[in-house]
Parts: sequence; C-alpha cells; structure tokens
Amino acid sequence: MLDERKRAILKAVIQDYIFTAEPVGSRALVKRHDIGLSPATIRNEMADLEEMGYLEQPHTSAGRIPSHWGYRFYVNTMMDESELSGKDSEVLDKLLLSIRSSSGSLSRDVAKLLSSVTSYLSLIAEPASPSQSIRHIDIIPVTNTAATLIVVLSDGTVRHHSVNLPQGLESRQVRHLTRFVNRQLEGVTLQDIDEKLVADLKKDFAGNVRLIDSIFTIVHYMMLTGDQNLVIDGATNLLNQPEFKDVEKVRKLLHSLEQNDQLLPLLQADEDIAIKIGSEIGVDSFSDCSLVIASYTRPDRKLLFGILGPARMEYAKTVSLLKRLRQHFQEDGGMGNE
Amino acid sequence: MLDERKRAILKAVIQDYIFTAEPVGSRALVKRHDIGLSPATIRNEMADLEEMGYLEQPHTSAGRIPSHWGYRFYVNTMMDESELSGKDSEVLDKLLLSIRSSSGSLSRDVAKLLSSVTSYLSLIAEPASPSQSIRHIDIIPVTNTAATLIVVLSDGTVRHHSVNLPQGLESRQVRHLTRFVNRQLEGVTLQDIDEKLVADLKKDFAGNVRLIDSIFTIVHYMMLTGDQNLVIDGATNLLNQPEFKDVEKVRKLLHSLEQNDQLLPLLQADEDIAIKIGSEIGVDSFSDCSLVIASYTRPDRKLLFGILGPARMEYAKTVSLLKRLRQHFQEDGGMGNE
DNA sequence: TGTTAGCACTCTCACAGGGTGAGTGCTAAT
DNA sequence: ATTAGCACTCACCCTGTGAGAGTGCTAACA
Repeated sequence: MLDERKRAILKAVIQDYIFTAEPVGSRALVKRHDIGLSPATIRNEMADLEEMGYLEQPHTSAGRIPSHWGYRFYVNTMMDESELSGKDSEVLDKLLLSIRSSSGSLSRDVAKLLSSVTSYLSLIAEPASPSQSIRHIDIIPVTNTAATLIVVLSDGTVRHHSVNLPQGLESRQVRHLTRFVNRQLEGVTLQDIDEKLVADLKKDFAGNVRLIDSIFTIVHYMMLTGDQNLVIDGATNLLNQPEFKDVEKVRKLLHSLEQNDQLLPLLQADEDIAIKIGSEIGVDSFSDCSLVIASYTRPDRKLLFGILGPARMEYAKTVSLLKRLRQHFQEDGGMGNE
Repeated sequence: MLDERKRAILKAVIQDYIFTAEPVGSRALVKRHDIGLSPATIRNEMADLEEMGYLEQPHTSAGRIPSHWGYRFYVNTMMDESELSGKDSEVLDKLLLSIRSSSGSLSRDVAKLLSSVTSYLSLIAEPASPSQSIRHIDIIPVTNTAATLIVVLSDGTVRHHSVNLPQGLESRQVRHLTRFVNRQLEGVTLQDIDEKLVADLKKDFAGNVRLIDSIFTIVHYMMLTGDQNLVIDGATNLLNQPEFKDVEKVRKLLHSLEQNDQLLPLLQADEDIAIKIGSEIGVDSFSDCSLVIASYTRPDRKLLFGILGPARMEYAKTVSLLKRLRQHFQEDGGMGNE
C-alpha cells in the first residue's frame, strides 16, 4: 500500500515534526536526512501522502505535518522501540532508587518521576476493583458521637470515612459491633455486598442497626469511586509545549483534568500498553493530545499509568520508558513502602 | 492622613477596578459614581493618591489601578463586609445541602463549592498537628511479606502506609506486635515520638525489632507531611481572569501549585481569617494574586481553607463567604460523614 | 518513465506608519 | 478650591509592504 520510499519519507516527516514542532518542508527534509532525492521529488511524494491522509498542510505554502492517521500508522508499523538513551536510562535509575528510599506515597513519587523524565503530564491511579475482598474493618471512636470507619481491602489499600455514632453508645458496644462486622464481612468481595446481604446482617445483629446502614453506604461508595487515588503531575510540562501557547486550550485541558472521576476510565485498556491518539482518547479537549497507558498488576496491588502529551509525542521513548518501569516493578517488587 | 474625599475616590477606583479589570479614568469615575465633582478635580486627587502610593498608572495616558498598598488600605479600613447577595446565599445553601448528603470526601466537596461560588481557586488542607495523639494502630498483613500499617489520630484522621514484613512472620506474632505497639503508643502525641522513645520500645519488645523502626519512620513521616490531604480546585477559574491571559504566568502559577508541600504553610495564620495581598503571600509566582485564608477547628477535626484569586479580588464577598461557611460548620457540626 | 531544475505563485509573519480614542497634566478663568 | 479647555501621550487597531519559506506546475533530462 505504501512503497518503501513513501514509508521512509513519512517516517522522516514524523520524526522531524516530533522534534521541531514546525511544519516540515521538502528542502528541510532532504537536508536533515540523506535520502538521495531532490526536494522536488519529495514534494511529489508528500502530495501523494497528503492525498492518502497521512499528512496535512496547515496552509498552502507551509510544510507538512502528520495527521492523526499518520501518527497511528507510524505507531503501528514503523516505530522502532529504541532502548532508552544512556542519559535517560541513568536518570531513570537514579530516580527509581530515590523512590525506593522515599517515605512519600508511591503514586505521587511515580507520577513525579514519569512527568520529569518525559516532560509530559502523568497520571497514576490505583483503582478499586470490585473483585477485591474485605480484609479488615475497624471502627475507632473519636468523640462521643463520631467515629472513623476504616476498611482494608485484600490488595492492601485502605479507605476510611467518618461516621456518626448514636448518642450514648459505649465503647464495649463499638467493640462488639466491630467484631461482628468483621466476622460477617471478612473475605467478602465488594461486588457481593448488596441489599440482601445488608438485610441479612441487620437481622443477625443484636444491636444498633443504623450503624450497619452507614457501613454499607460507605463500602458501596468505595466501590464506585476509585478516583481517591488519582494523582496527576507535570501539568506545567504541557504548557511548555508550543501547541499550548493558547490560553483557551489550556483552560479546556485543565478543566477536563479537574473532572477526575472522568479520567479513570481513560486509563483502562485491554493491552498491557496502549496508545490513544487524538480523538481516540474520547475527550474533546484532549483531541490534540496523545495518551499512552500502561497497567501494572501484582497480587497486592494494581496501578494504572498514563502519559498525556501532545499528539507530537515521542512515542518510542514514552513506550520504552513505561516498559522499563513495569519491568522494574515486576522483577523485584521494588515498590518498597508506600 | 487621607481626607474623606480621597478615601471615597480611592474606594470608588478600587471597586470599579475589581469589577472591570480595566484601568479607571477620571471621566469614567464621575460617570459611574455620583460624586459632585468634575473629572479635572478627580484627576488632581488621583495624582495625589498615586504620589501617596495607593494608585498606579500602567502608562502615562491610561487610567489608574490600585496598588497592592491600595488594596491593603481598602481591606483594612474601608471594606464593608456586606452580607452575601441573596442569589449567592441561595446557591451556597443549596450546595451545602448537597454536600451533607454526598458520600464523597469532605475536602473535595468543600473545595468544589468554594471554587464554584467564588470563581477563584480554592485550597483545602487537613493538617497533621504534632499535638495530635495516636488513638489506634493497626497492622494488617496483606501478603506474606507486606502489610499495611494504619494509624488513627485523635482527630479522627487516618494515615496508612505499607510496610515490608520479615519473611516467615506468623500472624500470631503480628497480632502480638500490634497489641504491644498499641499499648505503648496509644495516647502519645506525635511530637513526643523521638529517638529515645523508640529505643525504649525496642528494649521492651521481645520480638522483631526492625518493624518498630519501620513504624517509627512512618509516624515520623506523618508528622512532617500534612500535604496528604491538600485539595485544590478551580484552577481553571483563574484562567478566566483577564490577568492570566499570559501563558507564561499561568505556567509559573501552576508550577507553584504543584509543589504542594510548599503550599501548606501558606494556609497557616494567627487570625481566624487573614488576607494576604501580592508579595505578602511570600511566593513569587503569586505576586499578582491575593490569598484569603480561614481555619476551622473542632475537637475532632481541623480544616484550613484558602481562596486564591487575582489581587483584584472581591474581598468583601470572599470574606463573608468564608465567615458564613465557618458559621455553618460550627453551629451544627454539619460535616456529616467524610 | 521517473527525476530534477526552474519559476511563478501563495501564504504567513514581522514590522512600520498613520489614525483613533481614552486619558492625562497644565494653565487660566471662575 | 474648582473647573473648562487644550495640547500632549500612549496603547491599540488597521493597513500595507517586504522577506522568507514552501508549494505546484511545467518542461527538460537520463
């Protein structure tokens, strides 16, 4: 469909454009790459590539820029997944090391790492999976009428919420309740908690029933929202990219990023590493961007990574970075303390 | 120092500028407010006010804009803390109601509320105070070698962290450790936990000592970082303000907002409600902004609110909003569930 | 037949010049 | 002390012009 020469030219255009962010013209192309062809020939080929939809022209007398379809083609068939450059690799190792010894939260640290190495925006989420089961529940009275409810899930994540206690509840009764709830709910998966189960619980429990309702509500809430742990870093990186010189664009972008419940679904994918280009992301204000997502799963933990950059993203580098990162985590469970 | 007429003119200029974001000229001023004076007189007075430092002129033939000192004077002596307008009040009530029934996190909800009512940026923090004591500690094994450490503080906040367990530790031993640590640390304030205490603990504990170290490290970490719960909302609001048409400014602003460990100190103040204007905030990239902060304390909870807007902020409205909010929380403890 | 040189053409961008309007400061009259 | 009048100063907008980059087309060439 595309002969060898056209492929080479397309690739050259894309690589140049990724680097310069300027429309690339025929003359510039022959200068930078040594294809043994004159600008005129390149022009003809470029015109073909434009007709086929791989390239676009911002205006009549400008160079060409890749279309989203062009990027897609590049990513699918032409991208050489180069190893990380020596320097990047070094920086990465150093940062990974500093994360291991850091006492901060893992998501935040990884987000910072990804955004600083890529100079794009990074998203890290720790989704609540409905197949998680409840490992432990605690109810800790704080004042006479307020307590903190703590739920630990089988992947080690913790959710907590404050609940109101009925007036005059004694600590003995709270302990009793805690034991009861634990006995009943330990090992139960989140998806199994439904009205019926709660009704049964209420029937069995010889004590204050309203509390059970509270607990149910909160557990239910935990199922719905995994956004608790969505971390974003490097928004400012994007503003350095020439495509975001326009405040209005930035405004829309940031607005979408503030709707964090709508971001989590974006990070889900079937493959290990997936690349979404422009409208494939499914969010209007991201239509000039690309998103590379990766997931990492361990028995005790699931993490979703996302890297959001301009469509003119260094795909090869980004992908190999994510692969490297996953490998690092996989091989030594190198997550240290959260 | 300032006669009645100068005060009136200064106030008029400030109010107009807050409203229009445009330099206000002598003619425009007499038109909008009915002072019985001609533009020429106003011009003379304005020149005086400029000399005194209350007003500034962007360039020779433009109107005047308030200097930061002008704002400061306005805020200190001339601001009438109007009640919220009927409409705002209504919206606020509605939002407060929806928060009570929401099952989301309180900080987030309040942040959303504040930013949507003010159309500025809001910050909410729940700081860890070193005078907090430890109410309860839990160690929940997750895999053979990993556990989640949970610490509940006396104000009801929860911190958690995963820790590595030594190979081959039995659950009996974990329970033993948990009981021991609880017995020793319950009621101890965060600031009292130091090397000496840890050394004593280690001496007393007949078991694996490395875990105690882990626990100490984590508790120590909790003291230092209250940023865990810093929530920011409404960054996009700021981008709507005409003073942020410049991407570079936005970039710097966002950059500062991403350093969230440096934000918490900004929200601390001695008074109940404090207003920081421009350089008073102490962050370079906020030098065109003002920050209004308020704190709210209840036995089981402490919250810090901050509203960041352009120096040209509606101070009166913002302050009365925060007062109203605090009153709401105080009178009925209306925080519902977190 | 594919490739290349040459050329006219198009379009953006940067810059300069001129007109407009808002606003000032000064001066002289009230 | 206040005000009307007036000359002056900028910022802003519009326009035009020239330079530069790049294209498409045509005709010549291997």
